[in-house]
Amino acid sequence: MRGTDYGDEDLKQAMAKELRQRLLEAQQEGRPLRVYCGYDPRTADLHLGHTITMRKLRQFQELGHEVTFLIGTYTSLIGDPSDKDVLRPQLTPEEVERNARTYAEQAYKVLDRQKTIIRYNSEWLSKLTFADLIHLASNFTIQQFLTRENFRLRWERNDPIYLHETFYSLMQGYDAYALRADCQVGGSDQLFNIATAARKIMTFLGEKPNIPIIMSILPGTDGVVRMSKSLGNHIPLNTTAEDMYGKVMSLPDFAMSSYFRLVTRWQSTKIQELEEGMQSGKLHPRDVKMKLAGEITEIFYGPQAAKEAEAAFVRVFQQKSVPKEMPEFLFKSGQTVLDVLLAAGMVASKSEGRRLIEQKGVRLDGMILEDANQELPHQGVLQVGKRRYLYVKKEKEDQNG
RNA sequence: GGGCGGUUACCCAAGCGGCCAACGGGGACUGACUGUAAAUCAGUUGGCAGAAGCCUUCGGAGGUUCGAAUCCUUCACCGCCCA
Repeated sequence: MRGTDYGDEDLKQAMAKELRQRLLEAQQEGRPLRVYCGYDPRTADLHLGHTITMRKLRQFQELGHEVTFLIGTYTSLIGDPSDKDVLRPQLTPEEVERNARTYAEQAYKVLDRQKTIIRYNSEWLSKLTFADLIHLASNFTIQQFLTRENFRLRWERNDPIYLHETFYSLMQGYDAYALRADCQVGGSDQLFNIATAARKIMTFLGEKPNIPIIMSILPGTDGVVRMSKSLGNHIPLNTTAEDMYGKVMSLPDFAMSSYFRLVTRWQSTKIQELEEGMQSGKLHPRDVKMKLAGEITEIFYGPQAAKEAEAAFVRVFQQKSVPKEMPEFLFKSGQTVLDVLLAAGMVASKSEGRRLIEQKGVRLDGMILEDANQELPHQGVLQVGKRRYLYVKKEKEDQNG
């Protein structure tokens, strides 16, 4: 139960007990546990935060249980209001479809491809009738929703709460029923949907309620607020090894322990060692963070790429030398520094370029360029800010010139 | 259906006829420092030119005025209250 977060010790104990019992039952019936977690393809990219539940699913797989990766093609149309205190925009079926395609592929970076069952909840949700919905809805009161923090805040602020937003919980509950789930994995923002809605609906429809496996929420690169693409503090999976490594290195030290527990493959004993090492001063936080960055990068890009990413990081940020590889740009003689910056897409406008030059943020082979209007003196490494590099190469002159 | 309020730059949010390219905060970016792409401190944050200056922006369209984000008309969207 590492990394779980029920927000309430009694609930955790009760669920742990129920899980043990269900395991026994399943054993007697000679079947594995049916475990699932749903993911809404609201954007095309998964980020590190999404992988916490996947890691948990992976553990179940390794223990021989049946794991379903549910893609919320239907629920995405609404958008889960749980983790937000504002209304989420509804997506079109086309957008959902497009995002869904990339999802499973990214998930296989964590899950075992052979053992993973992929399902889409539009399979069953699209077939429900209005009568079914009424039936399901009769299990819930308005008050139940209004006492949930995210709705309550909106209620107090007089922000709109649309009726359809309450359907999300019903839908998720029905998913659990449709899958005859023994366990449902989810983040702590899903507590209501899993522990209340799904269990109610399953019981109501004559199934044994699923057992919630509630995971902690991963903080973003700021170390405090939950990782989320819209907050801009996320570490995407679809990126480069160097970028992932670097983003992990930018975490504040205090966030490391959450990352140890939630997104590494490390054993508890190893984590303890690292933490004690840092406390006693035996281990340097930087070195530990580099290990962390290496581990996380390795999970997604393999050992080779992780090593290279580390080498690149050391090169650029610790030795302050230039990266091995960078994009190239051909410039013509007569082009000014500003022209080149703009033409190469290093800046969005000339004003921005001028600003950067004034701020001493533009260098050619390490020399600060002071004048925006001077001709680009020679070819070499053009550096903008700390981490944007461009190799500028002079275009061959015409023969008749 | 009736009454009232709102729509400002990436986000939040001031401004309510000239001193407004528009306070402040967040974010982002740059620099210094640092083990770090953290923290802290300083600066920048519409475009063109960079000396002054010019141009385009404050939900859309039109109008009043020497002059509007600020006033009027109208359209769109949103919220609140009453029914």
